[in-house]
Amino acid sequence: MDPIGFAKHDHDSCVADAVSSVEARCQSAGLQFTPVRKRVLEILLEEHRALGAYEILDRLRDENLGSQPPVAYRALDFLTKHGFVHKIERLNAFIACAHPHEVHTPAFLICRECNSVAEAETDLTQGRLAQIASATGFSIERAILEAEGLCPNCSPKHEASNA
Amino acid sequence: MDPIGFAKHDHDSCVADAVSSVEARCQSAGLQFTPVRKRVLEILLEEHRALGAYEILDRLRDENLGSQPPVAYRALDFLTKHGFVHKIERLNAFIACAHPHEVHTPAFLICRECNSVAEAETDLTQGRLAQIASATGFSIERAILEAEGLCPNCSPKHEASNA
DNA sequence: TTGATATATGTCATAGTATAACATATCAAC
DNA sequence: GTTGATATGTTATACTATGACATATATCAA
Repeated sequence: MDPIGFAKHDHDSCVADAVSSVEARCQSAGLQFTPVRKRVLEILLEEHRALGAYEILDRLRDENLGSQPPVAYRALDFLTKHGFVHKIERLNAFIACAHPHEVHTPAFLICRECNSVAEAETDLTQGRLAQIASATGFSIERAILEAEGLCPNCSPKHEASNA
Repeated sequence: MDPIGFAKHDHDSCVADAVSSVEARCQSAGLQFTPVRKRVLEILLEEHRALGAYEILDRLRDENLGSQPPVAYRALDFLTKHGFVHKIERLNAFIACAHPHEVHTPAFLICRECNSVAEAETDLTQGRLAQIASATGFSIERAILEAEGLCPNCSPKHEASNA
């Protein structure tokens, strides 16, 4: 339940594990995990940060996997629809899900300095918002929670060592 | 502390009150509440829903208050910067603040059927996200909380009466 | 009142994000 | 192998947002 994103980790295996996991879930759900979709997921996992659709498209173009915007957007639609990738609305960008094994409502910590993004878990059914929603008769289906600030690496303590 | 937005209320006075309140706050803070800025706020208050920048620009154009995108965006920048208006990232749209008297972190309930938006209050310092942030050394400065679902008026109970 | 500075507006141009529409290809089931 | 559903290729366009620079207005000091 750590908010993956600011700490070091074994990145190669993290990418491989995530791809395998998604592959398996597509298999069992009867979803087509096509080359473009797989490659887009890999790109996002390798970067481990939020990428714009056109950045992703540039990569696909270099690899002859597509050159027009719909190619990237369709793959991203598929991946986000099934929860393998999340969209960061604040940045108009996309990031691979850091917790692909569980259904969840993600929350993001976005560093305004280095643009790194950490994903944490939340529980919609708790908290003030849920109380207010149920009190007014609003039924929440999805939620976006994005916090902006300074990550540990960009906080003043670290800045001092650069000055 | 009710989530204004789905309930009936005295709309004329709500608009007038909000404009007066913003006017007073600009006065005391030495901010220029210019005609375009005031009109944009009024438009948002009158509609009482989220409007896109270009919808607002259309209104301004009709009233000869400006015809180019920067006119609308500058007014919206001013209003959002000072908390008189909020941006709904999910919709790329803007809505007048429903609680202009207090500094706050807004949370929004967005109806996917009728696009109405209700604003509620949250407290960033409580909850899971704050715990995770402090545990990882991330300092939250701002946050976006947008929930999507069905408002009371669009929930199945009401739909039945239309069928 | 004038001049200096900061702030706001008018306008043109362009950048960045996203989707509609339709033809073609591939997959999955019968 | 035909059929129907799903996915891709491609063109065009819509929607969202900002850079840049000239002009105007406000604020404040002398």
